[in-house]
Amino acid sequence: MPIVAVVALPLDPIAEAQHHWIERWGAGEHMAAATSLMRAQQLVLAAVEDELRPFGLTFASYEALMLLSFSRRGQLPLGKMSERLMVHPASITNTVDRLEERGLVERRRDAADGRRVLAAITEAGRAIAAEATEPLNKVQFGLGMLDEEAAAQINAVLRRVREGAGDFAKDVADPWTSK
Amino acid sequence: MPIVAVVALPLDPIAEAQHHWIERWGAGEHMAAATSLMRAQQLVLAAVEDELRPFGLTFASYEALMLLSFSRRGQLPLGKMSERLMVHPASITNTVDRLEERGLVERRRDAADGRRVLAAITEAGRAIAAEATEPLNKVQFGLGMLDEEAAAQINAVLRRVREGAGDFAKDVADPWTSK
DNA sequence: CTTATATCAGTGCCACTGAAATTT
DNA sequence: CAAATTTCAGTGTCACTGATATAA
Repeated sequence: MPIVAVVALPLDPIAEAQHHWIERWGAGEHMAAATSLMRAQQLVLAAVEDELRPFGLTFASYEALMLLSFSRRGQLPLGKMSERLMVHPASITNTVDRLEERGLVERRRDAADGRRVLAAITEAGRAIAAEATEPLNKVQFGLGMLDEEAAAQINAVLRRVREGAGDFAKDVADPWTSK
Repeated sequence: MPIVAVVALPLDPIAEAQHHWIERWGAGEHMAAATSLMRAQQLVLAAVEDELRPFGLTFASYEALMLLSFSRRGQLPLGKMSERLMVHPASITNTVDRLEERGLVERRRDAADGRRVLAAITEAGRAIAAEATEPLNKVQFGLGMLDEEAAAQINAVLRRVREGAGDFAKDVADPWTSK
């Protein structure tokens, strides 16, 4: 049993911070978890956007395209997209602007409610969404270092976080399929 | 046992997306984990920044202050800060600019290596860092819905993610204490 | 001279605020 | 009339690129 192993352990900045926290405030698990979340998100986002860049998509625009492609009619009011993607209404306008310029979605007026504007995915939009998904599945969305069980574990524990922070739909209508 | 419970279950957009994924591509656990990571990070960041706003701090500037306050001499070269916080060198310049304007850090030239600029935390900086940490600990960094065990579980599984993506220090020197 | 470090100027994406326009 | 939906203009933070200045 070589003692070298102890010295050769790679240094974890978050574990270091956690030690300081425990010394000063007696607890550090939640701080470490929050910081880990920030860091891991940054790494995964970078990996995902590396794959999306060749398609001229950001993660935000990719998410918008996938949301539309999964919707029953391939179209949703901008307000619904704003809710589901948890982005500011002004941001959705901007995202749809750029997708529309490239012909990946088109705006339609909602016949049932003239205040609403629908974003509808085009054939070109469906094509690029399908194409871009391939490399993402291949690199497992930047989580290739995890087996299915570990990924499922992340889902389970983060579901509690999202639930506790009100990420779930409050209405009964299916957001992914309703018009 | 009311059957209403089944209908009343709040809808999880990510679980919905996972179903679509499995239908189309046969797997969806990693996609769901990556998406959960994005969403949970967004929620936790918002909760943390709500607490920091009264102090005029963003999470980025708070992290920079804490990094300096934990360092042995209370000062670090900007390049080291850039590495440890995983932010672009130009961004660290910007962050230190704003902290310096408020008198929370000050720039010093490194006597040992004139190319380097040290950011040193001031007494005012230490004071505001300590003050701002109080409400963060109180709301448990936005993770108050989790017990210690769940927080530790997040740390454990996300450590694998960060490790796999190269988040750990490659050198042997202690980043939190070295000058 | 080459390399390393930090800064600066400029671009782009995104979040947000407040106001306006349109429709219900 | 009030409320809902979207858009627009403007601000601020941040990430990145490319160029520059300074020092090792």
